[in-house]
Amino acid sequence: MTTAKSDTIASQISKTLAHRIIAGEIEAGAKLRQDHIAEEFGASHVPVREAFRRLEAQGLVVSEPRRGVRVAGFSLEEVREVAEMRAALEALALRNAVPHLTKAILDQAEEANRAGDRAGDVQAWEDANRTFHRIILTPCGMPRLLNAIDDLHTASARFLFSGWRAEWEAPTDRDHRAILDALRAGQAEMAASVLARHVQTIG
Amino acid sequence: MTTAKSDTIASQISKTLAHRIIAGEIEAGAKLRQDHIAEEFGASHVPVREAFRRLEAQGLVVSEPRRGVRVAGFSLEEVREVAEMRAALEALALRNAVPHLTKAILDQAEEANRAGDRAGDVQAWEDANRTFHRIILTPCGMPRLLNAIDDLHTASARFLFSGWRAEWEAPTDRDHRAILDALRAGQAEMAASVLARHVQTIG
DNA sequence: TCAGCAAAAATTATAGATAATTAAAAGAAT
DNA sequence: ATTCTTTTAATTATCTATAATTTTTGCTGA
Repeated sequence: MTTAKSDTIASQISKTLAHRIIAGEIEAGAKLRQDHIAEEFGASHVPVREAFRRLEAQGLVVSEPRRGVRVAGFSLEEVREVAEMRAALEALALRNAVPHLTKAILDQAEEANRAGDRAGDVQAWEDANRTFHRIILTPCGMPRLLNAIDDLHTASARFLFSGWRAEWEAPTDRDHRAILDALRAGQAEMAASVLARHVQTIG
Repeated sequence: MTTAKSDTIASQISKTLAHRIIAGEIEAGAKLRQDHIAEEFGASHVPVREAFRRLEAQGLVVSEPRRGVRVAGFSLEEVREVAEMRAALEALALRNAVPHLTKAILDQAEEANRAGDRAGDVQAWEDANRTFHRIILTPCGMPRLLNAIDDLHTASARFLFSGWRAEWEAPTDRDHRAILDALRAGQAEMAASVLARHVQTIG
């Protein structure tokens, strides 16, 4: 994963930290010290602070005014909250995407779905899963909504990785198939409600 | 409006700028120069940059890597998008709040509603309006959801102020009343769907 | 032994200075 | 005149240094 070198340092740092938090490399509640991180990245702490603000916006860390930043916790409560938000917003996005869905797009989605079935580890499965959702939702053309969904998806992923790590095997995803079938049949509402339920079952 | 002096400078700046953007004092698309703003606040540009990151998260400005920050535009499209997101999320919040709603809370909400009817200008009405929504939604106990709603509400307010400024008079808010009635009658779903429709009619 | 206070260390937040990038302006060539 | 280049100015992003705050440590006294 080569980080685009045109990015600012702040953005590189925020991406790397986000990845670590999602992957569970830094445990929930752990303090993040700006100087230590700055040193690790060979940077000063100014871009680190900016990275913190972004992570805060994504809900991956919480920041208290002069007391530093720590990795956001995720209790069952919080995971459920994220799942419910995702369900509501993804259903909304899908309803708005439906008029713009073409056969080509649905075929792409199906391919992503197959990639998920073939996946050998959690990471690969999650990538395929996210791709699937993105493909069918992006055509809604609502950037703010898509951003919000993306952040929620990230939070979900965190949970996903924490849970199974070791004993994992690819679950053939019936829900995805059902959503595709409904979309192909032009049953938008059906697709949206399956999607909503599907997202919630994660929590 | 005395800004709490315990806040960091960055947070004070972000609040002030947010207020200006919402009030329409800075027009959509206008560039925000960090040095100029820093000078105005008698601060260095470091906290200004952090403020920018927060405003970015709220969707009030958009930032391009080395090309600065500008006030986010809000076309009809974008306003509609915000309205739909609010509808989805506020309905969700209300459904989760219902089990925790007490008569005392509903009375508070009614009072906020009356304050809105009495309001003499847009600002006062908007304050009351926001209070009303907050009172009935906060009991859901989902902090992330409430944050997201708050940001969306802010974006809506921006639209509100831009539109009417001059010719404005307090609309007695039937929807709010209908929501309260439904809640008092224990009809949660009814309340949620009225709320959703209510929020969307803004767009 | 433990609570409470004082000093020291660590950490956050901000300032001031520098490097790197982009936007603007001026001039040259068609 | 208009487009393209070159130079200049403005602006963003970063670094180093300093001030302010919080946390930790170590001591004192009950």
